[in-house]
Amino acid sequence: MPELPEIETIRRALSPKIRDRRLTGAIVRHPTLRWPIPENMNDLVQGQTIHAVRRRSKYLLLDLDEGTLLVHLGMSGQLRLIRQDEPVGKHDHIDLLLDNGQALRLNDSRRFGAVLWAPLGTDHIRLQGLGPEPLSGAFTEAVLKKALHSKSSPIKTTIMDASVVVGVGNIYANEALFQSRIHPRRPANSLNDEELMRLVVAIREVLLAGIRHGGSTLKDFVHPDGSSGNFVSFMKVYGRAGAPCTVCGNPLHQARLGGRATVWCETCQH
DNA sequence: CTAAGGACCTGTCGGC
DNA sequence: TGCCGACAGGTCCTTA
Repeated sequence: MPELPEIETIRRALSPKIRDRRLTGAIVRHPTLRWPIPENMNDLVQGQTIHAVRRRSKYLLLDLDEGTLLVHLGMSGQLRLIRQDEPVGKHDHIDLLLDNGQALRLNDSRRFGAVLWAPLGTDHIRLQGLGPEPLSGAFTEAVLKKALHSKSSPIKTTIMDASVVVGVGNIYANEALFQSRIHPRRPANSLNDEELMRLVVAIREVLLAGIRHGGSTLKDFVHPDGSSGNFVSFMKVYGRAGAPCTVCGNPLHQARLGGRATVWCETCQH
């Protein structure tokens, strides 16, 4: 489900509501997510204050007194801020209990998500080796050029590689390539400087548009308060195979690239 | 080393 | 209505 804009949307909604709150414990109902939730999660978080809610790549990071809690939503994860006495539903795997009677509840049907712990002063292994944040000054055409120069795989699979740039999932990869008029099958190291520049700008713009519209609600993305985003109505190619290109009117093509649905305009993208 | 493919897991949808 | 395969927004790991 969630790509960078969805996680960022959740972070912004959650931060003012849980920052400076104290955690009173955790209820783990189903510890076997992508990686096991640490068994002592309740003891681990008990009594610690949430000092900041950050994001790195698609991880939501809760900075506590003694370390950082990492939350990843995988494909189908939902994080809801609810009352602790709210009835427990199917796939409600963990509650982080707050000192005001609320809980941060993770629901994840496919269990590709994760809840991990990094003690203060350590960098969790899952956060090591990540590429630049696309919305930061660290993501430039020079940096991208360097990352791509030895890669002959298709540009689409390459920009979805978190060691090149983080946060670009399947929807936004399709949209960014359409906006920059670059064909998804182009070998990554065949892009010239002007195309690299267009791609950097396009990645930034589609992600910012996603954030501006509250993320994309395709199936199961919901905000922590249960409301949904509406970026989906702004998508130009994803989910529109066979429909007319918004620029030239020719039908959009679809194929699988690296196992993922890829949609593009054969006329506009080269 | 790179690139491609399978694996993880559940839910939903379309076809028969 | 039921069954079956394909597919779903993410990553990691193995294989070639």
